[in-house]
Amino acid sequence: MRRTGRSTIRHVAEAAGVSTATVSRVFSGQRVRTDLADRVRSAAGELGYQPNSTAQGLVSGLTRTVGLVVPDVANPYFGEFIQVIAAEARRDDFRILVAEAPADKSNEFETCMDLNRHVDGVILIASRMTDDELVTLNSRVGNLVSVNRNTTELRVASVSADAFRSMSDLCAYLCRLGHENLVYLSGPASSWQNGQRWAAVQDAGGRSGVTVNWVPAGESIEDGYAATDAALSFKPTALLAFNDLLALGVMSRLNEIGLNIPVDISIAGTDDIPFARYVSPSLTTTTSPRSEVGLQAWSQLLALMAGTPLNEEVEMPIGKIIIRQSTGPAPSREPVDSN
Amino acid sequence: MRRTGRSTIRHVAEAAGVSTATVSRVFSGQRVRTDLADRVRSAAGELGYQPNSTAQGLVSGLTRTVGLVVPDVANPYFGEFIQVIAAEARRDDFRILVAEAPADKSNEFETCMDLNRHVDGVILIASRMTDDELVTLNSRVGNLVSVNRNTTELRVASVSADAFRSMSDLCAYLCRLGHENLVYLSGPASSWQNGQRWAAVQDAGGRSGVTVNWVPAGESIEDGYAATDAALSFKPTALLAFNDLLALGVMSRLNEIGLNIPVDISIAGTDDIPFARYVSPSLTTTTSPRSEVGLQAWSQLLALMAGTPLNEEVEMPIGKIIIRQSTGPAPSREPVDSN
DNA sequence: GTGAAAGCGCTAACAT
DNA sequence: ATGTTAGCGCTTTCAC
Repeated sequence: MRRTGRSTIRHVAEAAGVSTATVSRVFSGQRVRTDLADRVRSAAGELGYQPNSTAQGLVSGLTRTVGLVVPDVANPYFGEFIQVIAAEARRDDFRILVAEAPADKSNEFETCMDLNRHVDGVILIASRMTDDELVTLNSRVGNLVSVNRNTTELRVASVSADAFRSMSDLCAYLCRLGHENLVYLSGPASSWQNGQRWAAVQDAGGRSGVTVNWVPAGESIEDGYAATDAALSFKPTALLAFNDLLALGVMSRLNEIGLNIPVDISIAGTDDIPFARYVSPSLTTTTSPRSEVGLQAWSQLLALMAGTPLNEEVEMPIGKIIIRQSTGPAPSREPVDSN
Repeated sequence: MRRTGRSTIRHVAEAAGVSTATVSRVFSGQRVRTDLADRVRSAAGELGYQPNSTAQGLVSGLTRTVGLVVPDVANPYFGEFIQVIAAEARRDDFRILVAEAPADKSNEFETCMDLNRHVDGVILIASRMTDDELVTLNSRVGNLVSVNRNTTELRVASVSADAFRSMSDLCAYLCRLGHENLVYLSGPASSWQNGQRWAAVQDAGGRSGVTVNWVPAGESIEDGYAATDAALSFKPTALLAFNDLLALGVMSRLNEIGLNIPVDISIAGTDDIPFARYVSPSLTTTTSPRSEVGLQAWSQLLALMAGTPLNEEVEMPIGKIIIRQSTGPAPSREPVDSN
């Protein structure tokens, strides 16, 4: 299993009657007498020569590739993250090695260690690793940045959207609508954002006297669908979901039961995936500033790779709440009953 | 910008008092005296040594990385493809370089050529390249397999779901429900599957005397939403979409207009993305046998990389139609009017 | 401006 | 079973 016999720099050098150094210089844009350069280029063209990036990598000590680790490739939310970062990377002539680390189903730490042998840096999106693992990983992986998991106190470079703030805004909005009994459908316990969001819900409860509860759900549509009945057992007037996927699953179940959204019950998600706007009723949610976060993550990684010491002060980009049709005033009398 | 001074095989060899060859043997699982092996392993452990994959790649002529080119990372349909192939690749100790080639917005050919310098093979998903480009690419890229675009007549390895067959089944089903005026919302003209699907619709029309028309749409939810009104101008009783995303966008618009699905009009998609089951009404669609196609694609690529000549006879995996609530009997009298 | 030669970290003959 | 050594394809001093 060897790569098929491509032509090497030596073939080009011989064909052009120059040294390999000259060929190398032509391809890296250094000054070379024009007639020589032309001969090199035409020889390279005929031979279909392309520099072997592995050899280049060996001497430069760089792969010009970074690893991207996400919990779920099929979640459009992460898909858009990949888009943003890959586009940015590409303009800097980097490529993206994508690896999936589904919660619990895989060893995220090992995945990263393996990836690390092949890349110049890694970006961890919404990592579910333990703090210890993350610290260890950071000491092994030269250039690591953690996205949507605040790890500054672990001295690991990171940039995250302000998940607490968005959820607080959402809660405040629901309170203004008269909701007094909220249930939060929780994401994975190991998710930092989940912690932030639930904290925000609790904070809103304490601040306003609103009853708040939570039920474990997960992060997929199926999970939302499955957790709905448990959530309803608290007789809430509004449901808050860890992410939009969950919320969509909840809406499906609510429809099935015959509950009218938002008349009987309100529901809101988080992330603003493209579907959110197009379901019926359209889903109230909060934007997650993917581009802003993605760009910051990339420039942090670039800085790390350039050897710049980690910048301690990073602003948390904040998402806006997007009010659509799935939320409305709390039902006037009794909390909803799913009989 | 150089990788930070990792320890090399030589450091380990010196620390363990053996030759570099022995260290190499220990790591590749060859027979080595146990006491030596132990010394090597502990030295490696202390030094945090990990073999440099670039150097390994240079000597083996392999990167153990393959490129995956998809039209849209944020489309869950492609996300699931990535999952299937990445999982398969991983068990064979390969990693996946993901690149996006959005229709028209990028030069897919150049993307592939660039990718090719870094990988041992590439899998092209739903490629929108021209035939010429594809043939050229195939001659440059050692190991290429094209997924969901049948290219056997171009002598390019490929595996595709039987898009014609699924769409035919869907049409037959709608005809049985009494539909006599169908509109197909078209995907990108450069998509092979789009051609197959539209051909199937036309075929069904010719076979049964049903009126069929098409409108250009695209491949995103937004595209479906935007194309709905044009589709309705044909007064169809049922709508067929290039993919589920489009169908979801259509449903959104239909709801907005106040049309009752499936009483006033039926709508079906293709791909069976997870959302399809959970929208209201749930979406009739056809499965796309991602796992089957993905697995076949991987094993074809593996065969190519091993130098096995390309197998001409490949079965097209076929998807099943999934009947849900978005389709029903044709309205008894007049075709729908969106007044 | 150009070439000769060393060497990036590793593996695979080839000796022993 | 282990060590020595010659490269893999490229870039980069260092002479010229």
